[in-house]
Amino acid sequence: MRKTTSGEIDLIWTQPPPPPRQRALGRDEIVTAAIAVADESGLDAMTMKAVAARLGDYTPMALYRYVHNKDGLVDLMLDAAAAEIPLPARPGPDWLEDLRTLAMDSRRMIGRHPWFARLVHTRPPAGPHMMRRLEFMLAVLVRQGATVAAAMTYAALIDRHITGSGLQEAEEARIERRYGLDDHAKLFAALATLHDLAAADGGLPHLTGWLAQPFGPTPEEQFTLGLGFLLDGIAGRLSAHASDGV
Amino acid sequence: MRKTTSGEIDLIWTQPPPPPRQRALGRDEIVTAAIAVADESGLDAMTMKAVAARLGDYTPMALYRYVHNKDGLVDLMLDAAAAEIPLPARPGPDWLEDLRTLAMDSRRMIGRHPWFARLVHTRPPAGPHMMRRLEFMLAVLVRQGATVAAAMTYAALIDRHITGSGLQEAEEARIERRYGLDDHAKLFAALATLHDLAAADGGLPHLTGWLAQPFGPTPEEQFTLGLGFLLDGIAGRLSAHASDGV
DNA sequence: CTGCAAAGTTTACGTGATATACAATTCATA
DNA sequence: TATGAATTGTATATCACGTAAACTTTGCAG
Repeated sequence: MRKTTSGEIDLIWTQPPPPPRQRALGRDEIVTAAIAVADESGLDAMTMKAVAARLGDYTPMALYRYVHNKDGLVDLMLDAAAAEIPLPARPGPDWLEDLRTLAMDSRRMIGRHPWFARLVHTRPPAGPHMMRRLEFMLAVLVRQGATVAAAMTYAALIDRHITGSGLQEAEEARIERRYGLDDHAKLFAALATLHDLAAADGGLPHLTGWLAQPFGPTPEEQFTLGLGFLLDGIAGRLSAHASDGV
Repeated sequence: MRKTTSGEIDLIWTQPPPPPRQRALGRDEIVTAAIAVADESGLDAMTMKAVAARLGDYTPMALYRYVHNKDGLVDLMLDAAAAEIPLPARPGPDWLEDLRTLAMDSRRMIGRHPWFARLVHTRPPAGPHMMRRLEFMLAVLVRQGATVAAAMTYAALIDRHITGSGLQEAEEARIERRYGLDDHAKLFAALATLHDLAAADGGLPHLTGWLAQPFGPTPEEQFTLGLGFLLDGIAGRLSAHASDGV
């Protein structure tokens, strides 16, 4: 950055020799840094300044030569995240297993990058890795007899479930973080507040009861359950059509 | 507002008598105005300034006496929107119909207030109307034999589907708006760009094919389909448990 | 009337994105 | 190896937001 805070005296001797900035910045480095910042500190902390700082001694403006604007950077982040989802080269023998595995892997990626779920709905899925992933789902479904249009619908349903889960879990994590990650006590207090609110209403017996003992299936179990419902439904449709054709 | 742009001379005579601001602002008026702004111009346009302006001749700071801060205003907006969803006093005879109707009504509300889906995941559902709506779903499900914990899970699955649909449709609408709402030509061009991108990859036959003829079920049909899958799955679970008990 | 509480406004500050102009560095080439 | 052009990064400035603090205006109660 080497910015001289106006007013300070900046003798050469007070500064160690600047590290020889050998090969320049690049898109990949910037995207990686942005992802790291967003992972660690949340989307709101991912400012151009924070990303630049993470890359070393840079000003925010240094990034603009490589990424047009922040929106472009976000596009790149999304596709980089999508690239982390392992993708078989071709559909395997068990199509349900293909879809289930893809869904679980996608979910894991979102677990690593919670911001993904919040950003993916703000732009078309035009990145190459996003497209390849969608193509895989389409291929799997079409091979089972779905039209491409139907396959798009089914894929959208599954993805909706994945990102919806991600959003919800990210929210819970953020709330936990905000009310003090140090201690379960704070979190408990927040739940108690909700409980009292519900109890005060008087007409919310079930909700109040649950808030008093807020336990149930783990998020992963909930996810798997919902995924199963959707896959069952899709399978039903496909077999119905298949027998139609016979 | 009556702000004097610094430098201008502001003789009383140059200004018409200010409209006699009789009964003050209030939370409800502010929330209504905020919702109107967000509905018409999108979430990003919903700034404190825009809301104040919509209410008449006010400065942004005028709102702060009533809503603490913008986040509080958002909380109020969410619950006001939730209040628009009609809610039967008690579960009816057909529990599936109850859930389906609630889901469709919720979906319609989100259609009117697309920002809802984007905001609802950023905070706990602590508003009274949100809570009452959730309580209704729980009541319906518990009455069918679900535990409260299971009912929470099922309700979350349904809501995820509702807001997920809302997000996706809002995105499509926003894209259409951004690339010129005037004309189908612009939208078509955007799709053509996507199509070319996909075609350029070479390995995306299904996606490319669909982009060449991007038709399929309407969003509403997609929604109903997915909702059906989920309700079928839930019904299956409930009846399985019921027969367990026998 | 008078004086105080409530309602609104002014001003100011911090942060963020980003346009524009500039400086420094690197590299190719003569 | 010298030199000028291209590349890379910085400085500076602007604009929009949210919001704190202090101030002014308004309207009603005594």
